[in-house]
Amino acid sequence: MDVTEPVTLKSLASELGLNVSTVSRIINAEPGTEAKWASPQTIRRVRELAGARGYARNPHAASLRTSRSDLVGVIVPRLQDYVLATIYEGIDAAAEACGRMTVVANSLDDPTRQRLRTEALLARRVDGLIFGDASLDSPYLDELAARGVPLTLVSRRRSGHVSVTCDDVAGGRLAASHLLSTGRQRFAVIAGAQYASTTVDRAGGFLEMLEEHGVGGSDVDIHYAGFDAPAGQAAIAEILAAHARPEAVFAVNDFAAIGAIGALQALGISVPDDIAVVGYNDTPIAEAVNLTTVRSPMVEMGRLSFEKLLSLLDNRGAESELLAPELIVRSTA
Amino acid sequence: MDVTEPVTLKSLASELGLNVSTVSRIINAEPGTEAKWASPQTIRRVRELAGARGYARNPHAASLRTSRSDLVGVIVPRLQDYVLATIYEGIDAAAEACGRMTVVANSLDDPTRQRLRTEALLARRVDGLIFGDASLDSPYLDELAARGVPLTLVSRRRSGHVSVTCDDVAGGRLAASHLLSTGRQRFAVIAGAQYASTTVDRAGGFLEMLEEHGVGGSDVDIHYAGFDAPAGQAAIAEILAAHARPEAVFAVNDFAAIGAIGALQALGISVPDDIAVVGYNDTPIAEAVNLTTVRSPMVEMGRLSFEKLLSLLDNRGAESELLAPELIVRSTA
DNA sequence: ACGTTTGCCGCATACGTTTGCTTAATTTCT
DNA sequence: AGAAATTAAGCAAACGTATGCGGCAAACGT
Repeated sequence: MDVTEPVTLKSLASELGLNVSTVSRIINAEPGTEAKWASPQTIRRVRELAGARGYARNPHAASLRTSRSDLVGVIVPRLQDYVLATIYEGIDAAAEACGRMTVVANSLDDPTRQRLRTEALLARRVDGLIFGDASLDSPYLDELAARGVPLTLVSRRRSGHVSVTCDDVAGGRLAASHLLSTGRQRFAVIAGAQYASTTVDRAGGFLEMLEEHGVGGSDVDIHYAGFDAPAGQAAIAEILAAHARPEAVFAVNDFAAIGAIGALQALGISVPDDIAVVGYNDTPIAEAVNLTTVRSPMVEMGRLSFEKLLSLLDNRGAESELLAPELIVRSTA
Repeated sequence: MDVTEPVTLKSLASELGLNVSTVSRIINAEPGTEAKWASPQTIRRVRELAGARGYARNPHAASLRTSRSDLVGVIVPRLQDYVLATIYEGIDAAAEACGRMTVVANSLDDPTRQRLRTEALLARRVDGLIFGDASLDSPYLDELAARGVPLTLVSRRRSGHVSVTCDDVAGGRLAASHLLSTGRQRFAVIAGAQYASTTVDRAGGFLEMLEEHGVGGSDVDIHYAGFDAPAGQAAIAEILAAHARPEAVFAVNDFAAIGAIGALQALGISVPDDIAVVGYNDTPIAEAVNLTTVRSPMVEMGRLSFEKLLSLLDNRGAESELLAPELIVRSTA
């Protein structure tokens, strides 16, 4: 189409009668340091021409030279999951704010796929990685860290790595204490996958609080399902098949909670009169169906996990962080 | 950490006593053509060493040389939207299958942001772009195309561009004809943004079918809202404030439909007995709440939009495609 | 026997940046 | 006034890959 030849440092330089290096330094100088490299009027001339010609640095050439891509890879279980999509949005916003770009991939919580996609990102020379799918089981992340790959975790923690998570134990406790305060005594938990710290911590905090109030044993029925609506539906079937019908259900995920509510209503069981339901995350859908839930700061987690990674990349070190959850009482519990 | 020096074509070549070019050709040869470049045993030696040393092409260097990045940019309104996340998944799967990578960005349906993010992707030298946020208003896409940027559209169409969409007019007709068949006579439509072809086509098809059955005028009440649950809630408030209460509501989006259902139930209005509700897309949440909806082939749309782009990149041309929707009858209509 | 094809491979250059080192002119210091 | 320091640039070498072209054998054809 247009055969207009590319505008490069060289083309700018030759048009200005300058050397490439001078132009490069002027364009790349941190604001304030330009004066170190050229006279004010040269700086002006360069900037003007660059603007006029619409110069844009060739990132491939730059990366080749500097061996930094200004790219960070993000691995999530699945972007279809609203929670992870939102966390990713936080990450991407933070990256955008400092001129970097993110590349995201789904692992589907499959170790093989996680490894595959990660290696693909590394082959593309990302500077670092953020994992939203850390598993308590798999040692792959440890291996990566040992290889010297800069990485942080988000949403799920794993010991030995910098992570930014919601204080899920506290979140579980919030849910429990609310349900106890409404007089419920028999409980069921719809948990997610056992390899996820979110499952373990939320359910753990919940049980912990119950025990502190003398509730336990056969009065609490825990089911490991998935993180989506169908999983919630299925879990309800199992729960109701058990001996004692619970008075309240804690789902570690809003979508599972909504699936559960759907299943209950289909059976003519009233929520919250017969069975109360509490979810987790406070996604918009929770508000839409008036679900009582525990809010987790998703965007903030994403943002922070990126900043921590940046910190690692700059050799400034970083510490894990635990963000506070908040109970949002609506009409299902 | 490990100061192990990078494994490059050069390092492989020197270790093998070969020239870089030979190694390059062997490694990059299309399967089957290797024999053109070297003797069988040389090929074996190269491949073995490359494997042993874990050679991975430096994509920056390659891109610099070839001026192709094997990267495609994807712009969507918002990844938090399940529909777009799923479409993106289809795109990414297709890209992965042919060794390319995708970079995604949210435009939030804001023209300024769309332009900003697109230019950022172009600055990163993506080979082409897929837009999931095409607007019927904004001429930006036309401008891009005029600049010679290869692009395709997905989910939303715009004349003059290659797009892969659901046949939304047909989808709207399906919804209408189902509601008519259940005897409903007064309707409301919860539409999305007017600049989106999905809104226009779905609502348009719906109205078209109603008119063919002699329904129109004050018997159909159309509300332009958004694509999420809160928008559905808000729309219900407006709709019920109007003179005649409808017997059925068609929401052009499942999430809006669910918001609507939530709002109706909160008012003690029974679905579907008092008011029937039909959604669009058949997201998992629809199944969970037993929503009658129109299924659109999201993953397939994504996949195809990528293939079309690939086709354009290879100068093989491409045609727009319209995929068939399917009515999924559940219990809300 | 001599020219031609074929198989196998090396040479060299270019892609666009970044950055350590130099240089030439000008200013400042003593 | 002469030495030293500063200013304002230029030179050149990488970074790792892809690719047109050339070369040198050995095999082939007549």
